[in-house]
Amino acid sequence: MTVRVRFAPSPTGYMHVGNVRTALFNWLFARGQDGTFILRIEDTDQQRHVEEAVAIITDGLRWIGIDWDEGPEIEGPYGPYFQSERLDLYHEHAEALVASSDAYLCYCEREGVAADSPCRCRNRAQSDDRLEPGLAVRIVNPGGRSEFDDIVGGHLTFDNEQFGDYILVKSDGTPTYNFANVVDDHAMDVTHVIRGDDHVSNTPRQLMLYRALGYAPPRFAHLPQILGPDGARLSKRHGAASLTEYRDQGFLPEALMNYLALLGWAPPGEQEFLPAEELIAHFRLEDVRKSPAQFRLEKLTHLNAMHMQQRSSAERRDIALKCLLKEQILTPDEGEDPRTLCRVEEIIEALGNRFRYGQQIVEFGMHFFTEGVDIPEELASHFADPRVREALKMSAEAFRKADTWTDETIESIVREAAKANDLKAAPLIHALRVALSGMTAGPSLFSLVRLVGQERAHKRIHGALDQFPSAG
RNA sequence: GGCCCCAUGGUCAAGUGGUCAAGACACCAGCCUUUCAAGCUGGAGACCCGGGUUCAAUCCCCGGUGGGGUCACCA
Repeated sequence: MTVRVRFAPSPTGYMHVGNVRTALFNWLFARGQDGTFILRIEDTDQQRHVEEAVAIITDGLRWIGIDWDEGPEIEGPYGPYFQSERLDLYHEHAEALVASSDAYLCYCEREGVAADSPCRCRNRAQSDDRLEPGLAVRIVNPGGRSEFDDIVGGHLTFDNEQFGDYILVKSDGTPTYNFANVVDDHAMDVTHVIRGDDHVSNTPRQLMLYRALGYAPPRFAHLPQILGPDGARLSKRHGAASLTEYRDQGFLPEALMNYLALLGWAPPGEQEFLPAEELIAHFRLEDVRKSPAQFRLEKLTHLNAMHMQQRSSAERRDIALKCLLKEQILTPDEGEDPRTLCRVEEIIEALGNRFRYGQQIVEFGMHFFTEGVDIPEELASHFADPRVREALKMSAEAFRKADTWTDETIESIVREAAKANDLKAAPLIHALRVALSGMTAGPSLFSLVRLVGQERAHKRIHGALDQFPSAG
């Protein structure tokens, strides 16, 4: 039997990275087994069909590089892939269950069931095999125990009693998660249910249903949770729990995929930098850890930097460009201008491996796009030495008059200016860096000068000299 | 609280009834360099606690503690 797995998100309007990780593990498993990866939208509770919320899911998956074999947009032999379009199926199953006395209509007050005493109103049930609008349908809890072998969690057993006669169909006629899930997973021939471990206690409930329906249950694999840096379950509260935020910050999809794969799973060997193909080749569900893992931005950033170096300079330029446009540092028109593209590419090149993710073009390169530059007061000491000041002035003039403008000519100008003032190159270089960029760290000084440009370099040097008049 | 699960450095994470208990990120130091990164070299840092089983437990068993999940007509 060929492997069929599904990722079944509900369209909430955003993609939590924990869900992305779940999708990823499903996908890695399916691809590694030559199986089928299904995308199914669980929108039974949705008042309206939220087109946009579905797009957030499909766009997100596509962006990170997860493709689906069946589901929205491409459809497939087991459709439709929206639960809201499968209501008849659930209705049929509910009727069959009622007819076979495995479920019954509930006449209780809607909120009348205390949490600590599972509802048992079946004595009031009627042996009616028709569903009635306005009445919920409950399962007849068979009691006993449910047990199963979870691929990651091992052998698990539960006392069924604790789940009561839980609801299968709400009084508005829509199915609950546990019901729709079982019906669909069976109808879609799903062989492995891989989901977050917040679903473990739903599994025994679903097992009762499989039994009542006479269906063979799939294998289950419950993935451990992803925690935030503070050890609590990753949530919006942690700032960046949404896929879109990473994309907007200029992180690379392959890096995020790589990192997410490392949360709860480790490849054999010592290499952690892995492209999708490698991930697929090595991934095994039985190697997934049971304990939750903390999401750490530093490691994602590190992996991102490594993946970034695999990208061409044009690609890196485009990533930077996107952030510059988003921050409105460049106008859309400028973003189209070939000269701008060329310039951004040069800046990225000068930044080298300092450019670890998109947004860093703003952190490190903002000043390349402004006329002037702000220099923090605490950097005044760089301009205290009169010899440095003199060398700065000489450099400024030479920069303005230079006939050729390359790193080499700039370097010789700087070194000569230092020498002429009986200085080592270092203090002049530091002062120049501060004067031109307002920062003490950055790319090669000579590239920095080149990219700032002849006129602007001259102007900024004098600006700095004016801002920090000699002490006397 | 009931039920379920988890527990190796700060974090991710290998691993074994007998090993100096891998590796990665982060951290510290040195080298390199015009700075910061990167790179190279070196360093610090861990088997939650208590009982058992055993010649021997990080590893097996029990208990405790701590953490997480779940107890809906949400998914």
